[in-house]
Amino acid sequence: MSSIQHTKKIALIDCNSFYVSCERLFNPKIRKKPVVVLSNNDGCIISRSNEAKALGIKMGEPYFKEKEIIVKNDVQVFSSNYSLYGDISRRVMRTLKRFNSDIEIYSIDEAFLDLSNFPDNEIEDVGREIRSIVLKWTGIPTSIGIAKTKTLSKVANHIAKKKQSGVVSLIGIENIDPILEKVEINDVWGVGKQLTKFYHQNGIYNAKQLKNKSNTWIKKSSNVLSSRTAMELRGIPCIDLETTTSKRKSCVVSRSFGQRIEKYQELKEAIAGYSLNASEKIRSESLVTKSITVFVRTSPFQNRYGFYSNSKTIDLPISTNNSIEIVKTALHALASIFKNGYRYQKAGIMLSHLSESTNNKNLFSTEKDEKINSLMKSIDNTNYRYGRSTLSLASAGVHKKWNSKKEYCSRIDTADFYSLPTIKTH
DNA sequence: TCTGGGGTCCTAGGACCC
DNA sequence: TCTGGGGTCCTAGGACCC
Repeated sequence: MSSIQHTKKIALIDCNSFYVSCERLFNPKIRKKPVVVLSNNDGCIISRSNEAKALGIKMGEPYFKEKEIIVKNDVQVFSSNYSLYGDISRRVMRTLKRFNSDIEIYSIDEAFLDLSNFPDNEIEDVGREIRSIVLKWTGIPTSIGIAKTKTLSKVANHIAKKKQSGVVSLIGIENIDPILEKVEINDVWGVGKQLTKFYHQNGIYNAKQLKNKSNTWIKKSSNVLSSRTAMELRGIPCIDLETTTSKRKSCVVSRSFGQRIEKYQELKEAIAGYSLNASEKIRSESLVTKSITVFVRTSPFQNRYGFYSNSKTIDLPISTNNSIEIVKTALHALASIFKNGYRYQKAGIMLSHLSESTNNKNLFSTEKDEKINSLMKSIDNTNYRYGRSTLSLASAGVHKKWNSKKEYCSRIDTADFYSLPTIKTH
């Protein structure tokens, strides 16, 4: 038997307080201060620095509910700046790829990395190396968990978040039960609110208890996903690393309005605008849609004006990514669900049954279609070069007083990205 | 009076994730 | 006054077929 072990090893790299960390890159003055980043429309708190967490500010909480603590403690507040976070994210992911191209980018601030090629007894050092390189090259602090399965690497990551070193490996530990016993069931990846409730009713409060439940019981009383989670806790990989970027299956564009909308005309403008964005998105990925859903709703939190929520799906005879056709269909759908007398809070469009565009030609293509396609292409090119929505359609409106609120935007242009400072830690 | 059984496909809604 | 946005997958149940 060789002394060098090469068991399956999956790392989960997770950026610490990612959006806050991005804002801090450009603003050294807020490095040690409590900071929060707000969701679209300045609605909820979606990223908190450790200092903000220590003040008791909760994740996902509406901003206005925490305002008192925020003002009292001089917490720095930022509206979200997604183009900035996207750019930093790509930088982090590019850095991670140097360690192994077998990477699954799981979200804007998280990635699974296959580290099976490194020897078992060196794996924690490898983790520390990754952490320090990412910090040095991008300025973003991370936490890293390493284990035999994705679910266990999530567990390890959960523990790493509380450690100074930021790296935790479960590789080579004979019995991880004492560790799993300290992990609450609701902190296990794949266990949400409903499953937590169900497990509690059945006397399961921590990861060890779930691990030791029989698979047949879990499958019978829950579903296959839950039994997969349990298997993974036992160290048996059931959830593969998805290293190839598969084409998406749907595309949603939706927003809450800066102020409530009552007029049909304004709702039409909003939907037309979202339709244009969604069309452009799927065109950029060479996809076409077969099905268009429009939804509108009033606020679910204020019932004194009456609650209304509805959606309408229209299937297209032939898949398309043509803005004009998509806008037209979406407005048609909107007409069938719009009701007078409500204060609308949110609306959106979903394109589903996406498939790869076959150069947009089909049996029924006409010369006119060809012309429209080249028109779409030139719209996309212009918008790409001169900024989003330079060229638009008249129906998308020009005033947009319903646009999202964004009071605290750091206004860092993505062009600044290229002047990003290099952070030296040594 | 008594009204089968088994299969497939599709969809809406729910649960989960970040 | 003020409560985000964008995804995936699974399942139950209905429609339909023979």
